[in-house]
Amino acid sequence: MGAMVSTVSLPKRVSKKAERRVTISDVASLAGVSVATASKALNGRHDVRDSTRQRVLAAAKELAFQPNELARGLLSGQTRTVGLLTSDSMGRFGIPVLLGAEDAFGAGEMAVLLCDARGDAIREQHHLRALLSRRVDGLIVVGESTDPRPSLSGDVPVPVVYAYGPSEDPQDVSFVPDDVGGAMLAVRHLLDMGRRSIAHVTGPMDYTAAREREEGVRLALAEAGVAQAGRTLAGEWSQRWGRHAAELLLMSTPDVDAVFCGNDQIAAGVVETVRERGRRVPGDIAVVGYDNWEILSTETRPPLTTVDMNLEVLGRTAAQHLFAAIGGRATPGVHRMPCRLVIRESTAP
Amino acid sequence: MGAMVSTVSLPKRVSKKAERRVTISDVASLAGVSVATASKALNGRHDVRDSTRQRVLAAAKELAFQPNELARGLLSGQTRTVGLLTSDSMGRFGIPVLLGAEDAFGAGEMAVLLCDARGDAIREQHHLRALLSRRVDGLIVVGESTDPRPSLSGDVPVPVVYAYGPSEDPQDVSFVPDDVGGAMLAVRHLLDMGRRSIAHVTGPMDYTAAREREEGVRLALAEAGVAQAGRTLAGEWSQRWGRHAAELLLMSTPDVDAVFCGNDQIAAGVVETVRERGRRVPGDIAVVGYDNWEILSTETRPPLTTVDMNLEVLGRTAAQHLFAAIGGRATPGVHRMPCRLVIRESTAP
DNA sequence: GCCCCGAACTAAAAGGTTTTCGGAAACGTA
DNA sequence: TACGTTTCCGAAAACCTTTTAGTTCGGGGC
Repeated sequence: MGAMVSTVSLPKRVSKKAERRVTISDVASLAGVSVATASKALNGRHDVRDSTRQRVLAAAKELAFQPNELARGLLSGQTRTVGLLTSDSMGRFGIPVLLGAEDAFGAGEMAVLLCDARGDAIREQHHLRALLSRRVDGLIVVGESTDPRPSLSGDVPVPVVYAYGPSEDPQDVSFVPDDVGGAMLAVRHLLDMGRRSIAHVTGPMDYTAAREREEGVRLALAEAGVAQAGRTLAGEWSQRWGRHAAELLLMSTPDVDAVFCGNDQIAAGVVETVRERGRRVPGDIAVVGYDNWEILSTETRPPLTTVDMNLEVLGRTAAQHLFAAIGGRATPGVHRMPCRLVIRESTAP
Repeated sequence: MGAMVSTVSLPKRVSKKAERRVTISDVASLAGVSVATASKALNGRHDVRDSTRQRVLAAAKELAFQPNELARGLLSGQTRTVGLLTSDSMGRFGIPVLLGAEDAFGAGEMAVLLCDARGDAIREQHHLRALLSRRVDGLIVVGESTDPRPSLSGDVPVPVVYAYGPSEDPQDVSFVPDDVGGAMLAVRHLLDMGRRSIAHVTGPMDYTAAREREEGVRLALAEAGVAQAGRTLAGEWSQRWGRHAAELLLMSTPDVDAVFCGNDQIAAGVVETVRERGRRVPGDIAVVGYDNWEILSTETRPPLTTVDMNLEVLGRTAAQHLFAAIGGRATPGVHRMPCRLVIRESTAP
């Protein structure tokens, strides 16, 4: 198992407080019953006399008994544990999904085993093995972008749900933000505000996210019969690019009165440059971002109207559906979760 | 999904692909040996003939055998799993610590069970019980701030290491950033750049972080025999407060030539206002932030010189020491991890 | 008195692995 | 041949819990 790994040999558990953990048979003998009865008493089975149950419960409490989930899982085949496999170093997008999942599971006594593959397929394989040998009941795979990723389902004997980045296999269960819809929300809002010369600045076009958001722009403009102001400007997902793109835009299309940006960083850059060039936001030019990255969207001046992908809801939903899939009620397909427009001052009338 | 908690009953595991998982006895019978021999062959014990071992290994490979960690853990008392208990919804500071820990453990075949208590003590107890009943080998507790938190060690039969926020009990093992030292780095740097009228704007003084950073300022100025420009301005940890504080500062102390800020958000606000008031950064006023929150520190103009707490290193170190503690080699005390000054344009000469 | 029944409880098995100990075979030595 | 030694392998116990299949006991019906 590789050089670096083998050096880390597991220490022999020499905790100074070497008290043996209390087991159900300790509880049973303290209560003066058999382990079977103790088990039934603790699990609320009804074929145990009430006085006996009280004795067992009291004994368990006195000893601070906690059932060993390992033994329980070994028997039942369920560990009440799911693996969460992420590829993007838990960056910007992984976190809310994780939180949502943790939230959904935490309520139901599930635990989350976290693995970060850092975008390395070998590491992913490695983590996958570790998770499976720990007998997780299911897996959530969080993509690093909304681009589809290879399916895992062939190799894996437990249900898998993909969040944020869908699986390439449409038979799998995937949850992704509806970026087309999100962009449409943004553009329709700009149209509602009376803007008619709407430009689009976004990230690299090899991102599914960029392409889908552009598609949303196209659709929303088409349904209103309005032409896009200039061509879509595709660059990087950075504030720097936002600044640069704004320069280009102000030169090529001086009469622009709104810019829809592919993310909040770009939007922040656009706002900055627009203001430096003497145009007011939103007075002369309205700006909409994407992601609702609060540190940017609320702290810029003016605060940004932006599209929120509801990632925490997405994560929670994915977790709930994983739960359903574990129960045999899988819901195959790529589910597009609606986005939400957060209106702030950058698009005020 | 209904009334949240109680509706979530564990489904009976009805996975359609109901193939029984392959066990070591499958491997043994395929190889024509006993399970004992198979186990020894797989674990590299030396009392098994080489030809036999080859047969077993081949069988294991053919069946894609993966040992059941539950059974193994039940027997050995070790699960190769640690719990990571965080209180701050994995916010700004939890993530890098988590990453560092995951990194350190991942290499050694350890898995991380993640729990987020959302700052709720009851939820924390709940998660703690869940982790212990899963028989984690140890625990990392990530604080939501550098303020000390109540010790867990009394209630818990496994080693605990505290990261970012230390335990109140000095006998516990804690790793915290050396904020005094970090602030000193920043102020010394400003002095080196020739600044002599240095102000300090920071967050609420009921934060240990704010107090320690201020202490660092005091020490660094004292060792150079320079007086602080005005009193420390304590407000919130926000960009908004940074802007407001900068206004106050420019009024009360017009000759200020440097501002050390308690975090990057404040620094971003200060920079913004300083520039709007017609002073140049760094020409007239140098600004230093804290945290090295990249989205802010690299994207502001000019990019911010800032103190990086090396949280990922801190997390990794904490994990390594937890590992040591599991092996009985604990290192009690509050360990202060050095910070690092990241020099960017906001303090250029 | 006999049988059946239900209530309350227990012994034992099962789950998958590792480890200990004993057994068997092969071989060398007296 | 008898005995000791080495090498290899297997049976069984152990880990902890839940579940199944009894077992015991008392009472009710005949």
